[in-house]
Amino acid sequence: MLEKREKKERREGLPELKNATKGKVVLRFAPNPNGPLSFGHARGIVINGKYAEEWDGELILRFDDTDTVVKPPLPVAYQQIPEEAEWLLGFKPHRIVIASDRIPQYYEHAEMMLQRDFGYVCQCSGEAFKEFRVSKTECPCRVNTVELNMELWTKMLDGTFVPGDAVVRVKTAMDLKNPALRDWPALRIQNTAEHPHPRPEIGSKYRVWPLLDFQSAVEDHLQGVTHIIRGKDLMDSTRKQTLLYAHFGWTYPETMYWGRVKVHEWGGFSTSQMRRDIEAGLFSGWDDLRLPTLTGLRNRGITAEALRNFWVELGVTQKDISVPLSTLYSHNTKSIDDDAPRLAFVRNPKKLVLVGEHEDSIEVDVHPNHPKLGTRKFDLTGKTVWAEEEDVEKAEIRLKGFADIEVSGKIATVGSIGRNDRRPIVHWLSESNAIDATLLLAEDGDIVRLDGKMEKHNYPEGTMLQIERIGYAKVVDASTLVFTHS
RNA sequence: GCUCGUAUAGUGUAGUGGCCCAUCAUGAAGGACUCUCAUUCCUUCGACCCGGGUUCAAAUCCCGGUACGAGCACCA
Repeated sequence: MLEKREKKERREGLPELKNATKGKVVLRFAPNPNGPLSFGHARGIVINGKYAEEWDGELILRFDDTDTVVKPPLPVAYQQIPEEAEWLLGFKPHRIVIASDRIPQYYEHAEMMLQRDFGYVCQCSGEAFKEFRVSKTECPCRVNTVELNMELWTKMLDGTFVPGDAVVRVKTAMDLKNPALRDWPALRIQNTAEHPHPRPEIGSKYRVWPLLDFQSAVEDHLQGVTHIIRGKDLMDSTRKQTLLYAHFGWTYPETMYWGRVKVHEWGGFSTSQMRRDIEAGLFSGWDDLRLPTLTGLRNRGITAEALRNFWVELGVTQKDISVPLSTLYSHNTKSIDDDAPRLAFVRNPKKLVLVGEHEDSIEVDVHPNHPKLGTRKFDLTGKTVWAEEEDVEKAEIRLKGFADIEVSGKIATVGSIGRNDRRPIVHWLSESNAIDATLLLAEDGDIVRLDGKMEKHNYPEGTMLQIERIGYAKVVDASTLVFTHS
């Protein structure tokens, strides 16, 4: 019986997963560990992870590290990626699979493919094959007997062939509409003597390596993956893999795609490029405040929760989008404000000497919305305070939580303790509560050090603060803050 | 060039033939609260790419156009 929806309601969260059964959903996130995770990777983790949670299923973290030449893996990434994924998800991925550990399984399937004659060893050059592909003509190697293919396969494995000599292809119809799919390559030879795999246990152990389309297809089947959600740049990959699945008699998982995301303020950052720049000394490391890596963002004080909400809100549409950073910041503000103690940080501090009657100390709330968090005490017996140069120039100002003053040179004459006009309210510090401090800002590709006076505090490293009238910041140490955003 | 895909307010997003003179968020502007240019709350602004067609009825289906993107690597 068809049930008519009662009322159109705005859908919350992610779109429904097709053909999903509670408890039986298996998803995966499969990065190349050629560097730590970046902002873009977060989408893959968050979306797949959310679905896994929602359907009581599993999330596999898979290292697709089958290339040792073009985008070779980075050893530290094997440690760092699982940690970053856990930070972002709030749970550990249920399974971790490393493709380079699974080469024997891929060989086994390659041999099945050759034995069952839906694959062949092709000895044509890349150029030559391109001709065949565009002209829809069959490559001469395509008619190899199984015996010959097995013999050639052995030569690939034992080193008789060198890179470029031979590749294993999957047989498809050569008149497929989409040229990209015609007899696509599944495994190739890499010079692992010159370019060993960075994992010592793998090193130069294998010469023949699967390409992504083959490795990923076989592994998804072996792991029982039910749903694949990935970028739409991999759409043709799905089509290639579906052809392979048909040969094997397997059923391809449900797939969903997302489009490209650009962050307006960041240009194009690629992992490979960042790696080069870091190695060239342009950045201090993967956690550099200027970098759109997960560690970089985390360092700046962007929370996992903000990142999750951000990606869920963007959803799984195939549109190519450009998002301003302010969207992420808005999520971050929601994530941290309620727990962020208020603190004063005075930029370009000017010393003022108080003249006139006033209390010896005053107290202000740690958080205006949460009086229970207590107060901050400003000692005024020293009669000296710090305020920002820009504010002091206005002459008639109000020191927040204290009193109106009138500034003349270094003298601040204390006026009304109560508020009785609309003069600007500024943040300030009493000299005895202030320490020399530095605020680090990532700005236009530079890291700017802003020296000033900061309110003394005992907050541990990593605490998110709100520096009054400036924005949010993260505690690095007793005298250093990193500016997060305003 | 061939193939595939996408097109809803400034930016994202909901919407799968009638509930849509279109949702929510963000943004901008204004206001309330507040001894922060914060938080919270309120108000306002603002969109269905274009042209045909199908239908009693189209943002939703079909065709064409346009724009943008992706794949066509012995990268992932």
